[in-house]
Amino acid sequence: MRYYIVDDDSASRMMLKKIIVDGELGLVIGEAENGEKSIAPILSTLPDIVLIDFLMPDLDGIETIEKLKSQGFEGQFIMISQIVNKEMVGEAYKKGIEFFIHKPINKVEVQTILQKTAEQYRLRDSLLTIKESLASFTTAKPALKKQNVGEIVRTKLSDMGIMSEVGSNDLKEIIEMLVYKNNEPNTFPPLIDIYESLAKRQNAEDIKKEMKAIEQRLRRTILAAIQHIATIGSIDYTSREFEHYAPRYFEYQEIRKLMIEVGENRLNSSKIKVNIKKFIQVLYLEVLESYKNI
Amino acid sequence: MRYYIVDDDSASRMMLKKIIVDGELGLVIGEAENGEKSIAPILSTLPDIVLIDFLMPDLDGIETIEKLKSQGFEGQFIMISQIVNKEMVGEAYKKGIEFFIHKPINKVEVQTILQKTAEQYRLRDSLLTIKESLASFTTAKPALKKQNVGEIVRTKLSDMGIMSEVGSNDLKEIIEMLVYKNNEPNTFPPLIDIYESLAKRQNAEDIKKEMKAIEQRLRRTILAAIQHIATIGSIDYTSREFEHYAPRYFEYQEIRKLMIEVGENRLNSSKIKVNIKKFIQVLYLEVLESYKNI
DNA sequence: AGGTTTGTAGGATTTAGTAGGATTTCGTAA
DNA sequence: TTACGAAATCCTACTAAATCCTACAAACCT
Repeated sequence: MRYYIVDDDSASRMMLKKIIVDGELGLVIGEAENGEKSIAPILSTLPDIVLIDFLMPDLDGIETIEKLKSQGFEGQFIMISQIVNKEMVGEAYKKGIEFFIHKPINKVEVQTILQKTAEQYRLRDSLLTIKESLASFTTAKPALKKQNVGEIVRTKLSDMGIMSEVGSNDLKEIIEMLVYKNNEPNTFPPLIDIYESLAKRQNAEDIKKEMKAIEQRLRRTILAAIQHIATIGSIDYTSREFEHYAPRYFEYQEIRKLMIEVGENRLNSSKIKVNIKKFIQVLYLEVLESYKNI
Repeated sequence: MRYYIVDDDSASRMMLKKIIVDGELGLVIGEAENGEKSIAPILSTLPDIVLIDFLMPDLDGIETIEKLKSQGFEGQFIMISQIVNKEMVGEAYKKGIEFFIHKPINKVEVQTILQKTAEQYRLRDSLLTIKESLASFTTAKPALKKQNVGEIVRTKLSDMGIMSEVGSNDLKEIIEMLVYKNNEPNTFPPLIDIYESLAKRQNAEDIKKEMKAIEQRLRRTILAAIQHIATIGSIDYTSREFEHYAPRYFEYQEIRKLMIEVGENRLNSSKIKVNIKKFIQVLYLEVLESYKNI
């Protein structure tokens, strides 16, 4: 389970985190000190469960939940607060929270409730999977496991052996931005615009410098992918990865050139052309395709 | 659902009853004003869910639950009380109650929680049925066992044939540290920082020396992994281990170089590049992926 | 003792960011 | 169709920091 904590009291956040880690209940993938600051990261990381305080400056718990739901967030909420007014507890339940825990925090209580919520989540998920595979059994269409955009991208990058390259995270974020924000899937914005919005999203101080850095990271990452795919091809050009990625993502001449060089054991001799645009565009289209089919 | 209510306050009993009837949540099959008087009827009518007050004369809520469980009653308990002392809430959860609801009673809250409990009950039941019907034709059941981070790492390291290397323990500890402490899963700290925190964690006397030692242990361990995977590959490059680990964890060119050498039976001739960073980063991301599904 | 593994130390190489420039692309006009 | 120019895209080169490597010493087996 992946948790996100929203609470203006840092001591509470610490305690909750400790309870989750100690109880091996899952991962805390982020935290924020008020509703306003939590919106963007929650929408981009999509935690399974959000632990949220009721009383917070700027945006209170209920408003935050409303906002997240209106943006399509489907995770579960557990509210943790010291409210005594029972009307508000009722309100919170009406908004669809899973449970309301009263402060002060009690370790056993929180652990039990989180375990229960997680169990419920898994139970529902299992039943859903069964239901879907039964449905696809009748329509003869293979059932796909649901994934978010980040996961789809990561799978592909991992196939290309560049999961750990610095630029991989840039690629992931770029595709996320494109999938979530690009209204017309048939158009593709210029790379400069993409670099610029990514730089802004990363809160870079000097946007221009960051754009340059992004470009170089991407170039080097994609170059690594080319070399990797070419090496795969020189061992076994019938492999799934080679057949899929080599012709789609890269300039085929470049791959061929590299394969010949690899075969003759002379490395990094000639220069290779890196087509960043083609790579990102293909990646985007493929991700979009499999995302839509979910 | 069949409910039984135990509460010394008749007004509370009335309200709960009304909530259950109004919300069409099920049937109230009996009630009692204290623990003592409830034991016999509960054991004879076996309700699915018992709503029980904490503070009651004669026999309090927790004692009643203990007594019923010791007599073999397997229904679920929901405690409803106006207790403020959080220790007692913890105690109640330890005794195995499903939920603790704070008085005064709020209609929406009680309804939501009863619905949830009922849903959980039905979900478990459905899954149990499915599992049993599946068991009739699957002999060996895979038993999706809950794993902790250490176990996931160990599985992968043993796939790569380096379980007994000295550096394996370092690897395990590094991944544990990263999974539990890294707040932003998208970023990856520099290796130097990782070495440093690991050295500190191991209470080394001379941190700098220990960092150097860690680095060498890791290098040698990963080199062993490369050689192991290359050997597998030179025998059968379609094997599961080779296909998975070779392209993701290592520089594929290096694997290729080694495979050719192994094939020609000339050993340890050329030097192999060891990419520690890539290895750890991929290991971390993969562990994270499988851990969050817990 | 003889061989193997582990630790130590310093140096070599690679990588990521930065900046400027070269090349390619694409619409438009000749 | 060809030529042109601006914009977009791609490439090279440099530096500091991170990462990787070699080689020898020490410790640990048998």
